Amino acid sequence: MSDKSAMIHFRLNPRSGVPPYRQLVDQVRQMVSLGLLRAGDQLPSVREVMRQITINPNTVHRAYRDLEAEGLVEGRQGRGTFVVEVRTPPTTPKRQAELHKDLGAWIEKARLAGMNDEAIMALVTLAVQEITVAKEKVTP
Amino acid sequence: MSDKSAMIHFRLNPRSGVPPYRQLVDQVRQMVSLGLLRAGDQLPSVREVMRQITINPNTVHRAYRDLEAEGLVEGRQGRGTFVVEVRTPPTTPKRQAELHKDLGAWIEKARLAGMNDEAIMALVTLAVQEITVAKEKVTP
Amino acid sequence: MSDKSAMIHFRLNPRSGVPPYRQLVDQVRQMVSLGLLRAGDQLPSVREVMRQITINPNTVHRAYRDLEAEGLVEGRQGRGTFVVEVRTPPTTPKRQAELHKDLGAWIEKARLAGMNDEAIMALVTLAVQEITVAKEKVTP
Amino acid sequence: MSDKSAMIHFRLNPRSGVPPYRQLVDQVRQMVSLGLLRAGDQLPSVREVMRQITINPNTVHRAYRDLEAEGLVEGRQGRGTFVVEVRTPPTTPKRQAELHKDLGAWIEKARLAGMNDEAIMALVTLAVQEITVAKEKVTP
DNA sequence: GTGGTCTAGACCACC
DNA sequence: GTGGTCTAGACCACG
Repeated sequence: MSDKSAMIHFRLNPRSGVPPYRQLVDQVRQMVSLGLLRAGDQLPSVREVMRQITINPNTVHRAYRDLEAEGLVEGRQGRGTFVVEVRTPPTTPKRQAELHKDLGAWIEKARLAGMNDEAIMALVTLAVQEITVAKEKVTP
Repeated sequence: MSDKSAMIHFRLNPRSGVPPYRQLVDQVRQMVSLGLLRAGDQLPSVREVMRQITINPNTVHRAYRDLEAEGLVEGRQGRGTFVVEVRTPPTTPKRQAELHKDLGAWIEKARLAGMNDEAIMALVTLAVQEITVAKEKVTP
Repeated sequence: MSDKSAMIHFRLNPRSGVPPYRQLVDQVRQMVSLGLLRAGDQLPSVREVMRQITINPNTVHRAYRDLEAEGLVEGRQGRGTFVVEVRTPPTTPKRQAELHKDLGAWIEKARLAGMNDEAIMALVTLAVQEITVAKEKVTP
Repeated sequence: MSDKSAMIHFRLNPRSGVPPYRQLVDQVRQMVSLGLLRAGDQLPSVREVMRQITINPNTVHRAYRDLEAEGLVEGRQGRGTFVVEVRTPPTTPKRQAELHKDLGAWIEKARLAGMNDEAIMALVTLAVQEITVAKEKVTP
């Protein structure tokens, strides 16, 4: 494993309707949330992201600035952008890996049942919304 | 159960970064995809949507126009907007309900493992991305 | 008094070394801090600021976005940018006016003593730094 | 009192938005303007500044270079950087000390009136701006 | 009309 | 090399 292998690699979905800068922000938040990015880890430089995906440097910068305002990362002049915050890991890596595997199995089952990706996404979204709504009722 | 009970109820998430008109479009697409909206079903009128959520009528119109251009719904002058297309149902309602239930159980398990909603969403997104990426490799 | 008379008018000092977007942010913060801008008050539109001072719309927008991230203002699509937060007024307007007047008198005295504006600013900065430093010792 | 006691001690405010090199320049200018640095006085060496604050030597060099270009200081090879110019002292040290004291009293009064540091700074900035604006009208 | 996003490209500050 | 700021101008979303 080289250093590079641990570095986040961004993906853009141009048809999602989500603005690119927001997709970058969301991806970093998710990685941190899952413990895949930890305090001290470096984000790829703006220029590196430009090489990975076709995107304007300002857009990347905008995303990094938003993350900084949020307190999740810190830009260090001339050195790079680094993860700052370490939220309490939501669960152990092992437990999380199991859950990940279980979810993969569920998805596989859904596909065998004839659901296409769009429908799977819709069902997932529905189920997740239900937990969000339930939560809103508890913590309005 | 009256007809109204089946009528789609829109929700807007102002913090998602997704433009409101797009959120409406996505929600209709998901409902159709899951068979929760079927050919002939009526979408709520613009005024009804305005009662449900704080939104400008033009924005609702825009969403319905996009759905019509997509061929998913059809505006009938003076009567309303109706679902046209019924894409092949991805699976039987019964099978789908089982999958829905299984997914709910998985989410419950994740929460018991100490994952918060944000982390659950991240894990789900990760898993779904994996199937999408896998699909891209098969059907480039 | 017309509506316009109450609207904030920005000034840029190109020789201060402070980036323009930051000068705008600071000016809004000061106005709010002094109670000259209150909850619900509207900031001039980006295009209006462009007319007031020679500045790029993106720069103004950047300033407004920063203020929004800070929770001080709120941008409402298609309507404008409005002050949100009402911090507890630091003192009564009357008391504040007196203090303002006293400070004006002090400045006048300093000028009569032969101090130029640069030196006055330096002395003020020194005195203010002293309170800031004192505060840091109390709340490190 | 040794020579060292009079030596300028730099401070950096990373949240001011002013670039570090500019903060150093401004601080030297202020000290000279107030007569706290006089012709022949030595500025701290680059290494000394690095001990005082976390800063890159290039940044200190840059600041000293700017001050030299301005004619305010002079770099003497192998010996250090020294203040050159003595602008006409704006007032007598005694008078200045009185004004400093008066200003300190004013600040104390403002704090007792319930103004926090932010609001005090805002009021000071406002008052100083007023004299600057007035001056511009006189000397355009 | 309003705010919001993106691209393109220049220039600066810092390490 | 890094991040940070600014200008210029297009285009979108919303009211």
